Amino acid sequence: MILNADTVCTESYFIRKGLLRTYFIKDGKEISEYFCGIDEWVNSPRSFIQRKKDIYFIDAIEKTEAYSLNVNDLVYLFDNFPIMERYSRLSMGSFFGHMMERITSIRFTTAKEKYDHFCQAYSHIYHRIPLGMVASYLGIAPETLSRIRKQR
Amino acid sequence: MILNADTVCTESYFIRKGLLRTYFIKDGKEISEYFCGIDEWVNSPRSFIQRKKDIYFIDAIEKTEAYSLNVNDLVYLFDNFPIMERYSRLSMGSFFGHMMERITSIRFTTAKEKYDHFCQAYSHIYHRIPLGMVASYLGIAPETLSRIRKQR
DNA sequence: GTGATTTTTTGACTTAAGTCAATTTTTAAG
DNA sequence: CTTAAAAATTGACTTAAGTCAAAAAATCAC
Repeated sequence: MILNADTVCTESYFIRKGLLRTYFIKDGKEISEYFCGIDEWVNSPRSFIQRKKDIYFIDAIEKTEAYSLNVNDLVYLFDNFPIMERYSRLSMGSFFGHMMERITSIRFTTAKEKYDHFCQAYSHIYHRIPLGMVASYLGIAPETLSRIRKQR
Repeated sequence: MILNADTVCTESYFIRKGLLRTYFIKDGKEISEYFCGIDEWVNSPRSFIQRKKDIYFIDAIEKTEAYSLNVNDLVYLFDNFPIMERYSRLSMGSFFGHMMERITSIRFTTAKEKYDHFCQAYSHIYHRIPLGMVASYLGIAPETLSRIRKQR
């Protein structure tokens, strides 16, 4: 486990190797929020940015190696290199776009379309993620996902 | 119409009075993305931040008055007052949280729960929005929403 | 105000996906 | 390797919500 939800997220990780998952607990079940593979950043966004607890856990699904950037060091960069703050702001703009697309993808699609969309969005790693975790990510029952996979 | 999707969003509006809706077109139908009332900011986030076209339209649902902030003027503020860039970055952090919650709310709830959640989140304006627009916002059929409203 | 158009409501029917339970397969532990 | 535990699959059944069509209500244009 990389991050427990009862802790403030003070590190942002850049994955060198392996696979991580962010999730939270709802009605006693783990609900996947997103997955991260090689060359991607992972943290608990609201916790990291606002330095307060949030509901998200981060776990390694595979043996993983990652660089770690402490929030204080990042703030140092922001303080001393204004371009960093601008870069961060622009990156968030594109991240918004992805989230808005995800919202759309969730709202108006069948379970099969959700899974297809997932396989595209996570084309490099989707086959390494256990079925149950994918199902909770998509908000569908694991049985349903199993049936979708069967018919292809 | 405040913003057409074939145009880059160069203004961010702060609503003085009235009601606006952001939406996009999918399969020939208007799908509501969000609603904004008094004392709220509205723009097309990715378009505004990255100065490129996006899919969102913005319309007034009621006769509306709003202040307008041009993106160039905002950049002037960013350039001359570093605190502004930081403020913007932190605000986005909290906005992320709201979007993540909305994703959760969409993934694991019945149509009725979605509507209840909507009425809470938009408690100040929900009663002024036509049924069809609410239905497309929630990703449910207008007939379903009509039936949900009936049984309360 | 009157007629036309759009929106909402209602009913009947269909379907996608959930639930529950049992079985099989996979993974982990000793 | 063997056993135990967890995860995935399969089948039978249920249900929430979608679709289609028609009627009623609300809105708009003249």
